[in-house]
Amino acid sequence: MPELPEVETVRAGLAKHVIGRRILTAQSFHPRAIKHSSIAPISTVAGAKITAVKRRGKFLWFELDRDFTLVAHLGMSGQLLLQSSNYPAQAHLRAKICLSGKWSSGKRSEIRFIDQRTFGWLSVELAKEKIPTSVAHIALDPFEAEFDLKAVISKIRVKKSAIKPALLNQEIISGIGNIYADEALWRAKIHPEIICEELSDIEIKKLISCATKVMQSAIAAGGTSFDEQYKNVNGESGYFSRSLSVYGRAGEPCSRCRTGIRRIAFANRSSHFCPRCQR
DNA sequence: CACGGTGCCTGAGAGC
DNA sequence: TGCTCTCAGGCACCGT
Repeated sequence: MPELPEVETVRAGLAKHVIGRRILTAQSFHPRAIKHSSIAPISTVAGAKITAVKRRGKFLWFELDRDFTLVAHLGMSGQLLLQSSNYPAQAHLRAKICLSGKWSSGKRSEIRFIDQRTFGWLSVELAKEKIPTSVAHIALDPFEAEFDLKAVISKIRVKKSAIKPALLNQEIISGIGNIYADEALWRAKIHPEIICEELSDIEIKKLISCATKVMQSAIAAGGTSFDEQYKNVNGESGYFSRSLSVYGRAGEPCSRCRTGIRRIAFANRSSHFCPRCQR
């Protein structure tokens, strides 16, 4: 499930290969692959040169030598693979973008958007101050230079909701999904259902610091993958899942206190936590 | 306004 | 064996 570290791994992999290349053709194969709010069909990007690959939270976009950008969101199961144009089409191939230049094999390369559950999308968008329309309402992620820790703390501390939904709220801090939320809460020793208002500034600061660190480690490991649902641009899985402390470990002993990890369902999600460490 | 709940979607795996 | 059911969770949207 792509969260910030997985999207960053994909972004970095793409950047290495596609910057400076021109898009020859672009086409979609599924009605949901292109977002409804896209200002133009995907084929519009043909002819544009890719000048940068950017990311904020879980949103990724290609800056082009045009007045529009190409935005991508991987949703639950989206993948962006860099492949040779003669490689057979895989199941769930939703769109492809053929690039200029050739590989050493003499074949063209293309970016393939593959998405089993079709919650991901591509979109052609205008950008205001370099931020695409669909990303405008998304908060900065903790890896951005302008990330304002104090502002995030003051937003969270007045909320009347549980802390976990606040951590998942992409308009407060972006990039954190269910896996890294559970991991950050465990590291900070905070119960997922505690109300934001009841936390001190110090505790919230600690929590954000833990979230940042766990995502930093996951980026270094190439992301988390449990199954076929997350791959980097070369089709490889990350290996951070073995470093997870609570997510997917219900019943296993907490690595700090040996108490069994509990799994509860709330806010339409599963939460994993240590009932002893996280009061 | 803030928040909680629901819909979208597919395939793996469980249970019968 | 093969059917049906549940679960996974990204974001947008709706109702309270």
